[in-house]
Amino acid sequence: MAKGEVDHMRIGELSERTDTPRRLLRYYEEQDLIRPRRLPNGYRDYDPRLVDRVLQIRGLLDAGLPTRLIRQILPCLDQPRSIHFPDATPEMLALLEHERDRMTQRIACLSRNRDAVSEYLEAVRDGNPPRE
Amino acid sequence: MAKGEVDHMRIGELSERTDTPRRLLRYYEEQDLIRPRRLPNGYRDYDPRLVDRVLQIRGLLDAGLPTRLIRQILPCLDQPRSIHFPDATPEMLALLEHERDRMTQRIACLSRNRDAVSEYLEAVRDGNPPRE
DNA sequence: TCAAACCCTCACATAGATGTGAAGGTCAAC
DNA sequence: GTTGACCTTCACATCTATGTGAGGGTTTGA
Repeated sequence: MAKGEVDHMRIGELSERTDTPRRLLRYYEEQDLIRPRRLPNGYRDYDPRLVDRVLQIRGLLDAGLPTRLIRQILPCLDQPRSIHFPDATPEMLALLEHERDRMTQRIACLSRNRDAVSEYLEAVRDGNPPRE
Repeated sequence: MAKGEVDHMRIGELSERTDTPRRLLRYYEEQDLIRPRRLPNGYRDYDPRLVDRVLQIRGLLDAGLPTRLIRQILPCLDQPRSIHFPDATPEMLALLEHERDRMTQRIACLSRNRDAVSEYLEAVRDGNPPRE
């Protein structure tokens, strides 16, 4: 515990903290979703902020977004947003708008279906009371 | 055009109406998501209500649900809901509740990220006005 | 009767996310 | 110094949703 660069972690700890197999952490790196540093011995060295980032990646993957798109939208999520738009080409912006709209569609579809499931469950609870 | 069973369609028409490859319509049948009748010559014969069903299936697949789960929740979506809960075992209900919760999580995750993308786009629009 | 446009089944291929394990280097503790 | 728990890369396997096409039957209309 010195003053400067404390608090980093290796792959095992990140894996535990995010409940994500090491294999996938390496895969996300290969897909350019995260860019860990390397220690002098070659071990990956993760900034603790990557915990949230990995959870976000997993959530998006779970929601059906492919890594290619996640790669595009991740820069939108960086904390000091003002710093990070170096080269926002019109094509990139159009792509982001399109993806935002598709996300809205997914949300609508999921909401509709989730509500239908909820209604179904309520109907069963009401019209089909447990026999105990 | 007789009196009784009009309005059915073969795979080509359903494919066009739902913008879904024939291959996938057969796949959804194989996965037991839809059950078309068969004409005497062996051709599949689809009820027009399957148009909506197929669109729903595609939406859910696109939202990251595997066919196995879609198969579970589809019965919840049938129109005369009161008719269709023949054997709602407690295990099935628990599974449905669990999946409903996971859908809620997905919705939350997607919403968060979509909002972040929106904010990013607005920030770019404001702080980075187009040079024309 | 022939062609075009449908339909069928079967089967192999692909792409993306993930599982699994081999072969081997590093490091801390005993 | 040896062991055990880490880490590395590489590579092959798996599962799911898809693409693609071969080989062949049916229906309709010229």
